[in-house]
Amino acid sequence: MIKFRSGCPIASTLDIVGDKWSLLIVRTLVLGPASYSDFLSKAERIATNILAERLSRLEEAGLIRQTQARQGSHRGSYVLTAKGAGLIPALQALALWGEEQIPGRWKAPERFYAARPADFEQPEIPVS
Amino acid sequence: MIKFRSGCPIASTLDIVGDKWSLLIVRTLVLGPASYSDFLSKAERIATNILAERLSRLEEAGLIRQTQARQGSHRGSYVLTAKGAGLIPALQALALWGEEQIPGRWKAPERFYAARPADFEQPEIPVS
DNA sequence: CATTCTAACTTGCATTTTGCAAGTTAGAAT
DNA sequence: ATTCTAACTTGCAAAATGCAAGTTAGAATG
Repeated sequence: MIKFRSGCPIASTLDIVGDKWSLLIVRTLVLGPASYSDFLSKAERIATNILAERLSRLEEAGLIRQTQARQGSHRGSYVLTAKGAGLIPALQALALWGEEQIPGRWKAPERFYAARPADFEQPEIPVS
Repeated sequence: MIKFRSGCPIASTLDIVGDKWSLLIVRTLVLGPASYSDFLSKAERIATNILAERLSRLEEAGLIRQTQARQGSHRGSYVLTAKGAGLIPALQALALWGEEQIPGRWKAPERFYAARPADFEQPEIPVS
């Protein structure tokens, strides 16, 4: 159970994803599904214990989920839920600030800025 | 000197303001100047040592500055610089997510969503 | 001008979070 | 049946955060 510092929507959002790693996990998933080892191979070098703990917390918070591993591969990949995808505009704003204000940063790929929360909506299951 | 985890603009932005408190300090300043004790009286109850350290780091990073205390009041208030104000869109996106996705949050005041980075540009000093 | 008051910090130490290295497990490949 | 590897878990060290109390410098009071 998350303890909120106040009723402020910003403070509360940060109480969910405001640790050192959660938003970077979400960032990776904006560009598509990723496995445990995909996250480990990112440039920021997250530790394995932290990654495992963050993945389970983000799953519990409903921001990410695991896809069914079809026909026995090791395990499923992680993907964003609609709730997690709701953070895309915030990530895009943070990326823009970093590119503009911090010298020498990479430019985020066009696909990242083109991503929209609506791209991650669950497909409706057609009625009959 | 800040150590960046990677060249990623999001990761790097979080290396500057991604701790537990910095973005809440910036949030407060979006609505206007604030003194040390103004920050202390906010609902989230930041500890005094943390506040002092964050204010000096944010000042050093160029995101906030102290206004000149005219004719001896205790000390000047803190205000956002243009660089700090560049984070306003990210804060607005985080606030919106919190209001939409977390039950029972406060609604941020209209003035908060109306704020624009351009409102915090330094006035030009006219040439002669 | 001496004393009191208070905003703005600083210090010391406890607690929590993060990081590192090594170990474990379960299914896949040989 | 054995080996391999992705996906974790565990134990401990280091860093960040939190708490309570103390300090300081200018402002107000008498």
